Amino acid sequence: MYGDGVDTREQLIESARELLWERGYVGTSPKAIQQRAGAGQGSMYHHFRGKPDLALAAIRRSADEMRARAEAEFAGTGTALDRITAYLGRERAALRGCPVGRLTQDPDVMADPELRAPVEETFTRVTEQLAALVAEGSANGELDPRLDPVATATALVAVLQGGYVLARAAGSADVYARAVDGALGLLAPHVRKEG
Amino acid sequence: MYGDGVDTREQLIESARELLWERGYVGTSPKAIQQRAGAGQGSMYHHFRGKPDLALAAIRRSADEMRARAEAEFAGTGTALDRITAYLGRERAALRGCPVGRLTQDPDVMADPELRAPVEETFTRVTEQLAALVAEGSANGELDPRLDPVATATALVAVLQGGYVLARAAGSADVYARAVDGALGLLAPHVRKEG
DNA sequence: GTCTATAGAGCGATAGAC
DNA sequence: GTCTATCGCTCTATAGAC
Repeated sequence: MYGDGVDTREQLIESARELLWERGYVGTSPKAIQQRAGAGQGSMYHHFRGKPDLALAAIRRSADEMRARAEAEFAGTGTALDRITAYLGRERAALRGCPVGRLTQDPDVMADPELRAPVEETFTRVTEQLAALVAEGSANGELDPRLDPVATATALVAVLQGGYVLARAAGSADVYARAVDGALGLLAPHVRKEG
Repeated sequence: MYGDGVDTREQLIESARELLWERGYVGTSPKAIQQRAGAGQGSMYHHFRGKPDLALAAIRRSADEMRARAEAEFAGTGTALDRITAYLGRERAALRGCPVGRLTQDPDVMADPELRAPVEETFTRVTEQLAALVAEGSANGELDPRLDPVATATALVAVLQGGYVLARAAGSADVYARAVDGALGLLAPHVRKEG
């Protein structure tokens, strides 16, 4: 009685997320979202005030998802370095890019404070929490104590975001993996890689 | 006799470069380019076959410019580490993002092999040359010899590209500077920063 | 070489029937 | 809640005068 099983509103948000990821805000039309969702014009404008309103719901969900996943890894088991390594080394769809970082290149998203807020907050928090882990690793002797935790964490998050860029430029996910390897090599040169 | 002083074709390319940088390919219309260039519809379609053709000229120029600048810095004076540091630390318009890396997020650019080629080649060559500098620094004792040159160079280029992303997300160029600082700290922990 | 006029398609949104 | 019809606008491109 609550919802029809397959909720139309839900389908619209998920379709918007996919298209925002693939084509960005400017490249995504309401019509394209409706078609992917299997919904009509009327449905979309019943559930949402317009394109920005639907995009906001989609962006918030993607941002929340990204943050939650990072936080789970940061709070996992193992030493600080273990958890940093797990976060950096997690498998990602390199050629698709980051669904949140991508929005940073969308002029209309950045121009709208409401659309932009989830993006800003996500990266701020992930960086902060990673910095705390770097500080922990420095304190317990796993990492070089001369490292600045915040600057180091910022660089590490940047490697991931830049890794997506380079992978897409090269048309190869290998480049993303190489960037991560390079970052891990810089962070923990004393840890030998297998192979 | 060759050209009218202010060349219309030239104005169109430069206007396209600016708009591609600010709004991307999908977000840039031929009309907008014409208006910024102070040229009419007819002029643009006289000098170029259409939007993709003009974009190709603009993308090639931006890519060449980026490569030339990096190569000049790589070939500069000082030790390998000096030149790496100069390249990483060069002042960049962090909030504007990278005019070449940006194109990586444009589905229509990535889908067209001709438009995409200059982007791919630029990052490939910059990374290769930076890797050679890392190898040189490892060999002469400036850098940890355990570093993998290619992976390290990839990570460093990724820090720059990701730094743009994080700076735009935060709305602050400081974040870009922080990412670069973090990368330099990882690369050369023995070098103390002033401050 | 540049202009204006025009075209067909898609954009984002609204109206009103059901 | 969802549908179809319609709106005014912009998109990218072509035609043809000057």
